[in-house]
Formats: sequence, structure tokens, C-alpha cells
Amino acid sequence: MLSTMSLRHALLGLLIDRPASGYDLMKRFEGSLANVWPASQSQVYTELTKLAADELITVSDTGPRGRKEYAITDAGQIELRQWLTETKPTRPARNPVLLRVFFLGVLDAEQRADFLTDLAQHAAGDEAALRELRESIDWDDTDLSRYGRIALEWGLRFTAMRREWAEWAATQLPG
Amino acid sequence: MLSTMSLRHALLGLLIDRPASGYDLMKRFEGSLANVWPASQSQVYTELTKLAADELITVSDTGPRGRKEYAITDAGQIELRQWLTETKPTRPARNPVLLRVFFLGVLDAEQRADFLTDLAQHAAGDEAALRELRESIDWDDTDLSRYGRIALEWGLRFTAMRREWAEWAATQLPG
DNA sequence: TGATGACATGTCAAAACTAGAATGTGCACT
DNA sequence: AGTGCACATTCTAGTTTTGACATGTCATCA
Repeated sequence: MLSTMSLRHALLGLLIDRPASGYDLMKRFEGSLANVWPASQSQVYTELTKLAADELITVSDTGPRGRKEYAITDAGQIELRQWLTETKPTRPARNPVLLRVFFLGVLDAEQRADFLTDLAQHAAGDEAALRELRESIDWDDTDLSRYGRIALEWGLRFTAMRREWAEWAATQLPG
Repeated sequence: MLSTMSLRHALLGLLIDRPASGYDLMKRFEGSLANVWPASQSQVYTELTKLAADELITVSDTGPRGRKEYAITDAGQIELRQWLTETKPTRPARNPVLLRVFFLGVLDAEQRADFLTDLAQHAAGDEAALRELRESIDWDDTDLSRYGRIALEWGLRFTAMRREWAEWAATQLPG
């Protein structure tokens, strides 16, 4: 059992709000959590089966088309709280962009400049998309809404930082 | 063959500078790339074997204690350049911190505040460590040095952003 | 009634990653 | 001569992730 196991906690966190089926969870994922913890369909169903086996969730209801609605158990709630409060030493995340930056010397001057221009433009695009997302959501008073907004702000600041850095980096290239 | 495969490119990138053994590469990793692409010892050796099998690198020399020195081949150089210029659709990265933020509502007010204070402090600590790293390195005129500096600046801006965001987020918590 | 599309779950193989154990060699110093 | 450390590689076992494939059901509407 690894210390990460974050998909399970993402699912537990969604289920603490209200019971849901795998299909429901997939859709709720897309709206919010997919931005911070992408997961495929097969992963979600596999993890739900495991969570049920570990009795952190139970099948609370069944519906048409074999629908299974899951609800979080007491043990699941405890597990979720434990995970939330456990402070992690969080090792540095992988960064494919910076990995490329390290080896920019391999390219010629024009390609290098293009690379950074591309990054700046992508960041600007992401920034615009997040702004649009912020406008499109009707923020209510629920927890998920409040904390989702805070997470979105992180994204906005991050994209701004990436854009500014890429623009600065372009000025640092050898003439 | 997946589109990522970034460890191979990290190794190719290091080998383009000069030939090295697995052991050498591990050490060079620790100094620089480990910050943007952590890899374990077993991963490095496994990948070197595969790279050699794919003829992107070859054993250029052998030494005491079974040492095998690898050199990049022409095919390897082509592969590296290709990877560097290929523009990636780059899906959103996993973010365990933000995942937790989404579920902060589960905790009580004090725990929530502690959580964000912790984040701010960790970010501040990381920022200080990076500043120290920047001072401790003797930056020369090599490519790795120039681009390493640019990557480090990314880290500095990122940690600053994280700290500022965590401080701001604390002001957004419900009274 | 037939087609379509949303609903709904599941299985599989391959690749990647984690975490460590196991094994041994050569060098330098006392 | 002995000892300890840096050098150096390999293997194993388990977990996670990816990406696809397979299978079937229900509701709606033309």
C-alpha cells in the first residue's frame, strides 16, 4: 500500500457529498477534479471495486442497467480525514517542460526561440480558458464551490507565472 | 511506445554532453535533473539497457568493477532533437495539494487554517532552498548551466506563487 | 418500430514507477 | 593486512497508469 493512493481519496471526497455511481463520479470528475487529478474510466471503476472490498464505501443502491450507487462508510470518512491532515514531504513533481529546457542547447537559435514563444502562447491560452471557466460556473455556497474557486485561482496564478517566465526566458537566450 | 518516455530523453540529453556510466548519470541527475524529473537508480539502469537495445546509445568503453560507459549514437541524437521540437498537447498534471484543497470542507476551521499555513511555510522553505542552490552553484558558460539557470528561475517563481497563493487562500476561508 | 445516443460497467495487456534487496569490486588509509 | 567506503550493476515483486476493447441497457423520437 503506497502513501499516494490519491484516486481513492478523490473518490471518497466526492462521495462524502452524496452517494453516486461510477458513471456519476466520472462526470463529476470531468467538471472539476479532472483538472487536478485526471483519471480514466477504467481507473475509476477499478478503484471503486477496491474501495468497496476495503469497506471504505458500500453499494447503497442499485438501479437500471446494472447501476450501482456507492456511499461512503464511517471507515471511509475516517480514511479521508486522515489523508487530508497527514502532512506530506511532497517530492518535486515531474516537469516535462523544464526537462526540455535543460536541453535547449541542442537546438538552434530559431528553434529555441520558437519553443519559448510556444510555451508563452500555450500558457496564455490556458489562462484565458481558466478565466472563461471561472465565468461559466455559477458559484454557490457549497464547499466544493468555495474550494473549487480557490483551486481555480491557483490555476490562474500558475498560468500567469508560466507565461511571464517564458517571456522572460526568451530574453535570456544567447543572441 | 508511449508519447512520454521522458527518462530516456533525460538520459540522452545528459549523454550528448559526454559519455558516462549509469553511476555517473545517477550522480549528474541528482545535481540538476532530479528536480524536474526524479528517477530511481533501478529506473536509470533499466532504461540504459533499453536504450542500448534500441541502439540510441552504445557501450563506448568498459572499466573496472564492470563499469560500462555509454555514448549517444547518431540515432539517439536524432531522437533527442525530435523529442525536443515535437510540441505536446500536455494534459494537466496531477496536483495532490489541490486535490486536498477541494475537500478542505471536510476538516474543521482550525485544521483548514493549519493546512494553508503549512503550505505557505513549505513554499517559503522551498524558495529559500532554491535561492541557496542558486548561490551555491558556480554558473559557467556551458549549455547545461545556462538553461539550468533558466529552469531554476522557474522554480523560484513557482515557489513564490505558491506561497502568495496560500497566503491569499487563508484569507478566503469562512470566518 | 427502429435507430440513436446517453447510460453503465467491466476486462485486459503493456508500460512505467516504486522501493528496496542482493551482489560484488577497487581504492585508500591505517 | 584489514577495513571501510565509494564505485557499479542487476533483479524482484508489487502498484499504478494508460489506452483500448467488450458488452449491454434504457429512453426518446422520428
